[in-house]
Amino acid sequence: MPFVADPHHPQPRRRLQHTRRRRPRRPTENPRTSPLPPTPRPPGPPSPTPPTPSDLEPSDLNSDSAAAPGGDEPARTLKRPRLVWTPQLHKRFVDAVAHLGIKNAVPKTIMQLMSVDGLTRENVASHLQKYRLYLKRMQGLATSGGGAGSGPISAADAATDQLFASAPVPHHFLSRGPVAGPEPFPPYVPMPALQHHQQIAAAMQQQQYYHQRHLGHFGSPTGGRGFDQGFLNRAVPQSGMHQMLAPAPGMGLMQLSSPRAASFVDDSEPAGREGSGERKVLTLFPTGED
DNA sequence: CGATCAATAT
DNA sequence: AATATTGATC
Repeated sequence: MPFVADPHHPQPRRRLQHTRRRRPRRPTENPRTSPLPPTPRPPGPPSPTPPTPSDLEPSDLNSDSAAAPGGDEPARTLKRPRLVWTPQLHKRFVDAVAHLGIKNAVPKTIMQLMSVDGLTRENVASHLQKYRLYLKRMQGLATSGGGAGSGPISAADAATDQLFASAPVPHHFLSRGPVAGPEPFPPYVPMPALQHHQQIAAAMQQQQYYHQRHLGHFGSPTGGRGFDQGFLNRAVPQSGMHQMLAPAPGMGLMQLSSPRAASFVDDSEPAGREGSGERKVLTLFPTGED
């Protein structure tokens, strides 16, 4: 069966070994005092069955997919587009990290809690790395006392700050010392109606991010590395990408109903009202509409 | 062995 | 600049 399933081998990549000198990881330090709980899942029925809601089978063929490499299974071979971290996605990420606690927040766990279809551990790991740098930067600035010249913030940082700013960073994250206890589950209350101000502000920020034009998507991570699926690489209608005030059709995030996944966050979606009923899980699949 | 981390590549 | 990928370690 021509079913190729290799998430890590999208294509033959050549390893360009340059003068790679990796520094030994701090041998004298053992930051990992807590190995990782066996199954740090939140209280809830473990459903190994992935979200696979109803039709998680996009099976969508893009015309350009014909250019698949290798020549075998063009439409299914994995060539996932780069993941674009939208504010929503990032929010879920931050929430997951916050609920797990910095100490237990590792890629695999975060990914599981996020329950975003198509998200891989690698995606999370990469983002986590960057997020940590961001937190570190903030710590540095905060502890510096805010004196002038203590924090050289480059323009580049400003850009990243915006993305990260779209999601509130838990206060304790910035504090040093023993923080982030293994909280079972934060007393989060679903607030249907809160300050609209926040939502509006968030929406505005989002619009900025949607200027990127790629969205995309992948398959189901279930089972560790499953994958399969097709994705749709759709560009946002750029005809006059000036006003794109409408959330619409180009939205790459869709919510689907899932067993339990997002019970901890308020997925306020400022603009993404599909108007379809209940949905709880974020997915990177295309809405299939445009 | 698999997950994680930090460095590196694209 | 933002993600992906790699390589080494835990």
